[in-house]
Amino acid sequence: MTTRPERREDALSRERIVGAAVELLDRKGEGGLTFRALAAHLETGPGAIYWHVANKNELLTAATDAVLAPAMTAEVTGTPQEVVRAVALGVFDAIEAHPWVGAQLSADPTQPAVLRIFERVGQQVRALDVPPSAWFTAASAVLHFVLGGGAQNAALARTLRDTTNRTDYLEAVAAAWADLDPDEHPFTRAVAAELRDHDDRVQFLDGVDLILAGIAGLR
Amino acid sequence: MTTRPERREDALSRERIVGAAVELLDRKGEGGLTFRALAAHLETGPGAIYWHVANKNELLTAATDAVLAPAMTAEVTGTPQEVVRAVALGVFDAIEAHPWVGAQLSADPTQPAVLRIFERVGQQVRALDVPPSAWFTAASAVLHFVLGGGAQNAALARTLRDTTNRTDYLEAVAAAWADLDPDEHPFTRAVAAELRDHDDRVQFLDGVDLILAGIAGLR
DNA sequence: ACCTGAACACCGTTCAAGT
DNA sequence: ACCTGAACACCGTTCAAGT
Repeated sequence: MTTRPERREDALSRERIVGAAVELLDRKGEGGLTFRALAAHLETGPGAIYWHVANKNELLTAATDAVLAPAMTAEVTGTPQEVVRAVALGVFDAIEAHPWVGAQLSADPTQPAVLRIFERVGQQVRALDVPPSAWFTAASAVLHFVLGGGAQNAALARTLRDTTNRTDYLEAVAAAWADLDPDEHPFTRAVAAELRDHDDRVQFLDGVDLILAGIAGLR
Repeated sequence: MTTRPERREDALSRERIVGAAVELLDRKGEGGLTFRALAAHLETGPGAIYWHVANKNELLTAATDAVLAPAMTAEVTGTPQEVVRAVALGVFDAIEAHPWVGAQLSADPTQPAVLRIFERVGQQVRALDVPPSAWFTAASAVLHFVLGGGAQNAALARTLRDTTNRTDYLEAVAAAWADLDPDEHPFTRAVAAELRDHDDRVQFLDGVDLILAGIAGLR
């Protein structure tokens, strides 16, 4: 029997690198992830990272999956509708906690994190007695809504993080909307007041329900 | 009466800069828009651009609106459902013609191009006899789906542009899906065959119809 | 008022050289 | 096998100086 060499505590590894990347992204935003900053944080040179990770894109993809995987593998029980709501909310919350995930999920439809969401949603679509010919469309519709809504919310969250007062900012946007040309933007004007005190989370879930209602009609 | 100074044909202006930016983005992709490349194209120094445009972000926002505005101001007649479909398709086609628009629309919910889409969709929601309390949710749902689906499609289009053969690439992804672990990804596996010969455009419109069906249920 | 272009403070990525 | 860090080829943005 051979003894394995003692692994240094602080040895570099893909996991440690990805973990540090997530930390950096969370603390400093998308602009904060730099091979130099990452290397400094891990106490190496920038070149060392390239031994474990091909490039920045791969690093971002891995960081996104690391952040999303827990929510997408959690066991949820309930009706298919309830599970879809839970999955959607899991994505929403992950994006709210890590705003950089919002843009990243929209950047590549073939990345593992997107596949996880698609799969979870698709399984529920199948459980809803949707005819097989509509499976793809139904699952894609939910996916697109979740990623689109998540990205919009993340962008807003990023702006809000830089703003001292959240209510003040939403107030300002609502005021701008209310000030729009009635001939050009009648709807947005009419809806401006609702922006002031709307709950993103509730509205997001209402949107999910809307699509679920549409899917129910496919039976 | 004073004579205005003769305006030089090649004088710099916001419009010329934005036009050149669109051209550069279309020809070279998101990475191709550089203040240096833009300046070279306009036969000036990079600093000159900053007299007309605050920064790169503002330039991207303006370029996005320039590309989307025509489709969003076009007159469309028909039922509210038909108009929503036309608007959604207008966004889809704009993104397909200018893939960089996909990511840009998801980057900032307050940008003018997004407001245009929201307004057009909202007006139709109102025409559909949706109760006022659901206006915001219904319009947002369509918006999120359109932006989410558009971004996904743009990302795919970007990958496909770098690939020699479109069918080969989709074939490869479909094969990868079909090879997934049946225990982890049963749905994606089951649906892999459909990816091979699905029509993005048709599927996108089917998704719009799904949401419209959900909205109809709000009455 | 508008343009010029050098300069500043950064980037991602590579690669010879080390251990 | 894995790490180091200097070097390459870039960026966005600023700003004194020009017209």
